[in-house]
Amino acid sequence: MDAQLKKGVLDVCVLAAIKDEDSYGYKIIKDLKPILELSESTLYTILKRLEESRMLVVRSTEFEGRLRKYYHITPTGLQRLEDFKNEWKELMDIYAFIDKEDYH
Amino acid sequence: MDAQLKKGVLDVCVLAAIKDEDSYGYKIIKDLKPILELSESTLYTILKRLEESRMLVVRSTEFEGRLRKYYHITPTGLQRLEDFKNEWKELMDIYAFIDKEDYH
DNA sequence: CGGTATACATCATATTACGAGGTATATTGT
DNA sequence: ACAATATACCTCGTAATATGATGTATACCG
Repeated sequence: MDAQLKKGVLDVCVLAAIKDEDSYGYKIIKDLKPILELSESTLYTILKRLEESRMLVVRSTEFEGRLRKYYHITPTGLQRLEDFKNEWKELMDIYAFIDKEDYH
Repeated sequence: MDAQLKKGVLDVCVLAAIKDEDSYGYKIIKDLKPILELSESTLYTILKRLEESRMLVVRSTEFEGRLRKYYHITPTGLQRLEDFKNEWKELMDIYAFIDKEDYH
């Protein structure tokens, strides 16, 4: 998939991945794999950004000797998901423009 | 509209804007305005990039004393539009993931 | 004659995705 | 016992990109 197109949905995908249930980095990547490939370096960058913008909060735990950081979505993050759905409508209009056939 | 989301469609929008009929910078901006706002600096950057990647070719003309550069889409550019339609299908799957409601 | 529209262009900056590399433990295969 | 793989985190440098600010020049309208 085109890199640029991907960028617009990456943040939101990560939020969607933790929306129903808290999750952690490694799991998020695996959960998203079927629909969207993203590297670890990309994910951790995104997670940090989402934390800074208060879309999620972090809770560090220890699980079987390894560190595990659980991410939990905030109301701000949920709002971001809602906003995205509206942006999606605009995007549909743009697509209609791109896709429109000329009947000449 | 979210900047990131926009990025993925900018190039394709410009290609779509010249698909049926050759056009020039100033006109492209006005034509796209109803569906997508973009500044001149952004457009000229995009046009240059699209030219470098052979998606379009340029023909400079003089129109009423002013320089006017007409952009014409190439087969490569048309192919890019086709590829985008396939990418759009992937994007629809991603949206389905983001939008999915949890019935608990 | 001043403002607005037309029409091009460049530069600096901020944001971003990602590969490459690093650390450390647990599990599985041979 | 040892190697490989999976799990799980992190940082740094780089390349690509959108955009505001700025500049140049002509045409038209009041």
